[in-house]
Amino acid sequence: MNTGNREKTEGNGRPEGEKSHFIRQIIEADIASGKYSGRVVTRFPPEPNGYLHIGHAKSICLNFGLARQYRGRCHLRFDDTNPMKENVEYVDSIKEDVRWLGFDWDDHEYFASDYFDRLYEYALELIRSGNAYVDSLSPDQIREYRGTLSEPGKESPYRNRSVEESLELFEKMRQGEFAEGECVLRAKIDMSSPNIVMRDPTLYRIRRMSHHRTVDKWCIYPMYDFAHCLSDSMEGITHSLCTLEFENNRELYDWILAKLDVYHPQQIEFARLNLSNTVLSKRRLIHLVEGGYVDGWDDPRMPTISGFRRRGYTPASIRDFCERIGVARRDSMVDLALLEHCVREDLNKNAMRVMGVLRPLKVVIENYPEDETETLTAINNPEDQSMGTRDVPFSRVIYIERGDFMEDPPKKFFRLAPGREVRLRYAYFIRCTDVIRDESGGIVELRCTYDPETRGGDAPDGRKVKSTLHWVAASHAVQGTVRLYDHLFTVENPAEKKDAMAFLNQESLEVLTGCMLEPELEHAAAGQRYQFERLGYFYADHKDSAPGRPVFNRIVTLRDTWAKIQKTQKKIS
RNA sequence: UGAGGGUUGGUCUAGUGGCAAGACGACGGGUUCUGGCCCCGUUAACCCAGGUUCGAAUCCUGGACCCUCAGCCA
Repeated sequence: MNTGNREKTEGNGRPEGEKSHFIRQIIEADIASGKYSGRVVTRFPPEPNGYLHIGHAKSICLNFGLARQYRGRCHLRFDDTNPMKENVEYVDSIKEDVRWLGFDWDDHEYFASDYFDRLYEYALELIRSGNAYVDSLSPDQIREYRGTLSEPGKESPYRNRSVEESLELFEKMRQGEFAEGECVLRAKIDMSSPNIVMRDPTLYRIRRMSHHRTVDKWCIYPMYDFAHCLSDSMEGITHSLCTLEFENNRELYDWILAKLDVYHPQQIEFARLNLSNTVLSKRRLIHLVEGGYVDGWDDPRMPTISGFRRRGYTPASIRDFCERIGVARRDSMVDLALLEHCVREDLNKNAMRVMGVLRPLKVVIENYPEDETETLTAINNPEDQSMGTRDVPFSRVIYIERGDFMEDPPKKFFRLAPGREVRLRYAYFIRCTDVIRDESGGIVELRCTYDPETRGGDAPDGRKVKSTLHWVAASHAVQGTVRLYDHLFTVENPAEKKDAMAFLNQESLEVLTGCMLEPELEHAAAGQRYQFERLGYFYADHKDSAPGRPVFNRIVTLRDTWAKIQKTQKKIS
């Protein structure tokens, strides 16, 4: 009997942690009614014209997750109907991102461009049945004829061309006998429809441009509205999930499939993800990269999947996040703190603990023997005893965090101060006896004494200390680079600002060199994640880190109560 | 202004005529060799106005506000 978590249910037949939402309800109703004879087939249909971001992750988790949950399948389909914008390099990055997130499309990998022949046949059929015509109006004229939100449009003078003439013209379009913009194929629907999408929408346009897959076979390309519904239909998709901005297009989706009398999936719209303190529109993301505000698409500050991967986020934490935010139809702004919570929760359970001093302050333990080094035992993960222990060297000169010492400590500062005793984690109690300064008065070194009786971290006399510090023995320290990342923007919703870039966080990246790390980290494998105790979770950067020369990205800080106290103290004073 | 959607604590999401629930956050406390984790507690919401009903977040009517659409983009 499997009593694993995934098998537990809450009485609705749904595994725990997968909450009810309107799309699941629709699917369950469809399964119950036998609407698609119980099949569930979804698809993730990216346009290969850019990198995937966390908003796409929501859609990926939804589509692939639903297929997994209801034992259906999910297709990966590249919506490559516009050769002006699309490129193979994006196809590869998209596949890599979907796989990294933990999803598999088996052999269900499709390209809208693979359907160009059949799509062309469907277009012919629409012309023959009097439901489409070739229009010779210019792009500007088409816009004028379309009308406005409150006024109906006018019919094109070419609208009532004979079927034969349209057929002939469409064939000539395909043959390349027209220049771009000279004519288009339009659906013949209703120029006075209150839904502007239905005012004779363009189905095919001319693009004298080579396509990343069909190369020069075509010079006419189908529009999204035409290609998408028919691709869904041909693949036997049952539930075609898309974002709210396609709501107005659903009427056209249904119209095309009805006129062609083909298998008819249902389009269901949900709200796209908005995440606080960042931007998710393709335009703004491109601006960040091309304007040099970040270091590329996979800059760890970017909300792209590759950015999160580079930062050190785990796929599981992103999947968990996508499940927790839910699926609904209202516009929303999810707090970045939720994503951070998800990755902390994952890493708390799974990441090995180590000690690393980011801003070192030298400490000499005056009563500790000059040339001695001893080995102490540290626990690798208190949340998972099976991860075992490791040896940590200790000697007379160590480094502690500069922020862990204050000469004139405020009320709630529990750490080291002159005359005060603290614990060095897994080592000894030390007491600060002296502060050494340089000419300009800066603190360069601390003198301390240790209590040999406290080896391992406990005092036999039962006395307590208020605080435990992390530390690294100078004699064995490994030097490394650590990059501290913070929110990309200082405001919750930069996209609503007229000048979003003015709200870029100037401190979103701080590079620290000369960090002192425990020897364990000298050969930290690239791609490894650690908790630096008391600081946060860190990732050995898979591009820049090398054996003996580690480079870490801070994934997220630990929750920091002291930082909060400092913040409120600053506000008061 | 035409059409299509939407509105539940600070944030996200449940609730589909019968005690407004959960998560995140914030705040307070306990515990602790991580000011972490964990545990306990507090805070805090049905857009408004009418109506139907024994009873309305839910149904009806009216209103307010927000989002989407006038690409030969997706």
